[in-house]
Amino acid sequence: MKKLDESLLSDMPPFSKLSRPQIREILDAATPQRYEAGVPVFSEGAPVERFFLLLDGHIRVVRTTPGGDQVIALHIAPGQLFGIGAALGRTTYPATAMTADECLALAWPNRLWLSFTERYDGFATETYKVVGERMGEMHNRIVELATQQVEQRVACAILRLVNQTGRKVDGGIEIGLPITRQNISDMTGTTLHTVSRLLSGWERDGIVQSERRKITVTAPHRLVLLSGPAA
Amino acid sequence: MKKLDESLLSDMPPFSKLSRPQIREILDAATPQRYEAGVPVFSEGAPVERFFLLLDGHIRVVRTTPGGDQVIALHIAPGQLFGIGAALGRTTYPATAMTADECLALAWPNRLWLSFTERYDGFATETYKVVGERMGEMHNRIVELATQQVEQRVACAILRLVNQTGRKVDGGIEIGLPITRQNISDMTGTTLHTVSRLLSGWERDGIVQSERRKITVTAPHRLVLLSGPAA
DNA sequence: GTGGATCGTTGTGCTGCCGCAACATCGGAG
DNA sequence: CTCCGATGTTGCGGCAGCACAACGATCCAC
Repeated sequence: MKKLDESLLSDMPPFSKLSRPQIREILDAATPQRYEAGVPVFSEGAPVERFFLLLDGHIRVVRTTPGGDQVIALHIAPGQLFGIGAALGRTTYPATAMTADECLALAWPNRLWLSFTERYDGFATETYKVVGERMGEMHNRIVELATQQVEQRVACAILRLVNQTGRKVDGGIEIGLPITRQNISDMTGTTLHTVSRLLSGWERDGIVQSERRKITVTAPHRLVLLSGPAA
Repeated sequence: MKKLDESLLSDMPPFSKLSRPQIREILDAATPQRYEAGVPVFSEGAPVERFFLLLDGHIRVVRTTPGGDQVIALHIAPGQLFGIGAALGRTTYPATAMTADECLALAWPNRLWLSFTERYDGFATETYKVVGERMGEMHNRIVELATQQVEQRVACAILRLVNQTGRKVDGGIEIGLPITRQNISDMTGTTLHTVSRLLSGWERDGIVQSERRKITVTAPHRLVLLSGPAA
């Protein structure tokens, strides 16, 4: 296995305050993992044994209801820790982490969590900051689901994806991971039919441009308008 | 000001592993506060300056949308820490904390957070556990809002209140804080009209019994049935 | 007691969104 | 090349729940 380079981690928030030798130690303790698209990294209810850092690719955090409905709680972008149930005293994962595309991640056994937080100053603070941000994001989703119409929710979801994974291409900004209408409906609590209709409409209006499993936003500002109150 | 007794804290999770002298120190650093019903303890967007422990009463964590809609994210019961933005690296409160009834709380300035976590073993772990639980609860709410019908959501909300604040009285279990139809609609993302209709129906069916600002569940098992899938 | 604010109930009409259904298109496996 | 599963589109009917509206009940301040 080829050695991982320290520069991999030095730009990432949880590690940015650490010295090179410290990063070296952390890297040496990690197990690199490759996952193909559409496979679970860990599953809801499974015992929490490891925590992860996503190096490349995108992860969907998914929950499945007894009734079989799927809800996508959030997306993980490269550079973020995930599966950090250990930090919150959990013994089982609260949700399933599914790869959206091909992913590369580092994994550490849970027992290292404690020593990381003790040994590396700033590590705990930085990761709890991430937890705080994710909580804020979930909070936003709740407000969104509780108060907004479907059209606004879908617009919000797409804007969020654009912000998190957007790539500038000519003619607009493209969402950086493969995404289906079904996926979007799972994010917004609606049906793929309604999403399809909305996107068709927006495409007619020149706001988005979409192909199979790909969406490009051509007029972000107009999408922002749609995401707000109907007024 | 009369001295607070150590037994106040000794049963509460974040402090349960501490010795009496340690609890004494913590208590001596605290400012006790009394709030009447319906007032904000802190407001969304305000700078995070203190964190709190609720001794008595109930707190609603509320978010208000630009459009004026209110959403109640969660309730805080006695014995729980709240306003712990400091632990998550936040500089402003993400939501407003509103008293639901008369409340008694202890407050500490933010700068003590760090020394608490350093000095008192188990304090950080226990509080992050609470964070984890709250996150799980929010996650549940998202799934609920995204997949369930209004009737099921309202049933869920009431069951949650019963679990968190329920008091056994003859004829059923009473929700331990004053609550209006409007409050429930703010928790479930619906209108007070719909909640009123549902409760009227349930009262006819003998599932609940309600007065002004008070709800008593007389047949919890039937409510559980309603909260599940329509099947 | 009186007035006003808060809280609750109930009826009516409308509509946004879902459920169902049928079909088009794409891409990979063999 | 063919078949099949995954994905996307579109039409249509129905209904859950919202908006609007009007009224009743309860509590508090003065």
